Amino acid sequence: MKPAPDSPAFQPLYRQIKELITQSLVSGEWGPGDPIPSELELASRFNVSQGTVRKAVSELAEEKLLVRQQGRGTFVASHAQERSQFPFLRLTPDAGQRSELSATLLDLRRMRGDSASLRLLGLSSGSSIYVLRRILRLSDKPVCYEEIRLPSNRFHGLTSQVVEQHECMLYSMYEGRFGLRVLRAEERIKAVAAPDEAAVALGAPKAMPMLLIERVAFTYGGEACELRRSYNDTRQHHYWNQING
Amino acid sequence: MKPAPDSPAFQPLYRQIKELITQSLVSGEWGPGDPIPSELELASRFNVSQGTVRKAVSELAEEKLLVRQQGRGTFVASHAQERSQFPFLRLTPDAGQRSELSATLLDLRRMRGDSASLRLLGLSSGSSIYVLRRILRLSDKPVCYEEIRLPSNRFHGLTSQVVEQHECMLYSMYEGRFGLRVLRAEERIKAVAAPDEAAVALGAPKAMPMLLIERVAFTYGGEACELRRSYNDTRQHHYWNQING
DNA sequence: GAGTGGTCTAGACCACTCA
DNA sequence: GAGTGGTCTAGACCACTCA
Repeated sequence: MKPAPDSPAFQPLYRQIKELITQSLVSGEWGPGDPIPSELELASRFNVSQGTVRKAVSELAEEKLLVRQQGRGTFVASHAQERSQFPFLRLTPDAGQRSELSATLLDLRRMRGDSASLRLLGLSSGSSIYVLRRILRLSDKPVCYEEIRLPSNRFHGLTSQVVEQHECMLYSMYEGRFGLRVLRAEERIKAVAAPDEAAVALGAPKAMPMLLIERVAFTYGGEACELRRSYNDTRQHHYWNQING
Repeated sequence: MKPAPDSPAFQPLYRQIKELITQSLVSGEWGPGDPIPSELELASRFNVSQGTVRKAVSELAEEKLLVRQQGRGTFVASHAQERSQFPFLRLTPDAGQRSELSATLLDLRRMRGDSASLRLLGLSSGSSIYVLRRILRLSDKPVCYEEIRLPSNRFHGLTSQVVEQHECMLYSMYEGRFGLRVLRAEERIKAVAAPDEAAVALGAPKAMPMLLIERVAFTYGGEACELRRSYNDTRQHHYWNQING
């Protein structure tokens, strides 16, 4: 394989290799947690030097699709093996460490999607979605009331049992049972007067200021795979964020 | 220069080079916007191969301390040249693009720092700080009331004139006038009932839910150089965030 | 056309893992 | 000790910038 600098959509070799590796990830040739072939194997398979494979793999490792381990090999990233286990959970106690996290499922329904949700999820009108509502507790304190919308075509046969088994490891569940790894999320955050539903669920005063977080989560290929709207009690907790210039 | 694999604090060569380059940045040998020597020059200066310099420079470019431009050279990053000009301003209109941003300085005082601020800024007790309050407007709509605390030892001779000159480009001002580049910030976000001061300043109803953002900004070497507490009206705006798993 | 960063190769040696 | 990823070199050729 050689670069073709004159072609209109010229990509350097290592990007082309990266794309080929990504395809194998998407197709499931290697599943989450599996080792991928060694750099030398990939180099001979794609007929390029080890250095070029390294560059492709390095970018995928930076994007956290792959995980390298010196002496052992390179593995498909998985929520199960993550160290900082909840990169998507930003709610933190004002004082002290984040402690036991638990979740209670309120209900799970399958219904025809509203147009806004379908648009965000990239579904055609009339498609059905799963809607689930739950409460999150930190150290037994209810702090978050949320409603989650999932495209039913990607979550065939989702049941409350499955959700309850995984409690507060939903993204591991998406990955393990449905092969959907959440890579990235965008959030819009506001301060609002709590709707009655949320205030009651969290045992908070009526219309108390709460943090409203609307999230769209994305999987491989930038496809939206989850919508989430949560109301958060920030009297003794805060949303933590880091900005890199 | 050769690696010393047996030494207790072994660092690969390219990390050592990276450290040397960082030192030149901190010392101001090359200022924001300046070009640094070419890779080949650095390679011969440090007596290593171009590849090793590249790896050091690449990491610094990823961390956004340097900016590479093919064919031109490598430059010290600067807030002035940034494309996405306000990476630290996350407040965005719910509908439409972010439009004209303006700021009004309410007052600027120099005072003895309270103990909490001094601790966060890493100052000894009794040190003095600047405190400035201002209002930010998006499309002429007042949306943010904030109080900023700066260590006076790093901001010698700060005046309201200087602040007003730079309006909503404070971080460019820190960099241009005081050689302090903001690299990173940590924020804690809550929903609170607006204090009277903020409600009045933004023309909002008393005790309306507002987004409270407490920020600590960091410069080279992970040193805190600014504290900021802002109250944000999120009736028609939201705080935008992206999370990478 | 001289100089810059960007890509790619081939090969050496290293630290680490695991049987 | 065989196999992995990690570092480092030297050298080639490329695309891009600027005078």
